[in-house]
Amino acid sequence: MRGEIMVNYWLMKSEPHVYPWAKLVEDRTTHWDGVRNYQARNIMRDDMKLGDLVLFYHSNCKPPHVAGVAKVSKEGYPDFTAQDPKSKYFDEKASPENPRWIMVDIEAIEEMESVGLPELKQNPSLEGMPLLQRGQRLSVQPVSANHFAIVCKMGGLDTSNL
DNA sequence: GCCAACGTTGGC
DNA sequence: GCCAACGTTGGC
Repeated sequence: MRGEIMVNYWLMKSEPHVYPWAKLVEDRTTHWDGVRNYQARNIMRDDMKLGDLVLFYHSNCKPPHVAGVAKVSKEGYPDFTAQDPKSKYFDEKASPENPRWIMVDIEAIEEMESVGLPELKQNPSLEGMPLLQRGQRLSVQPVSANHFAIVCKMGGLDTSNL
């Protein structure tokens, strides 16, 4: 809880070989470019607010796991890589008038012991967590306050002062 | 590397 | 607006 300020919780996926948690810690903050899915974009554009907390998730590795906690340090703005012909994320339909794709900035705030997907699946109190739903591929997805606290605790992190 | 699940594209 | 083909994600 943080008084009158409403905080929402999210989970963001990154493949470790593309952008690992350790790199975010090193960089301290980064812009979350390359999201090319409308549902994920809409979440970043409409729902993610300054100070919201994020579970940083490593996908496509063994085992997939939550690696740390970040927070939103800048709200949605145009993903400029969409307008850069040299970028692998270039999208010819994106323009300054219609940027089409959106990103946020996030900042590393807490290390934690990594919590593997198998552990998450084994925890009955995480039932219903979007990440654990069959066929869930969204790279930016909501997490309930309760689930967020449970995952942090599994990683040895006390969320009471976040 | 396989493949299920899902999203996008484009012909009609 | 339907839907088949294709591409991507991501766990296994």
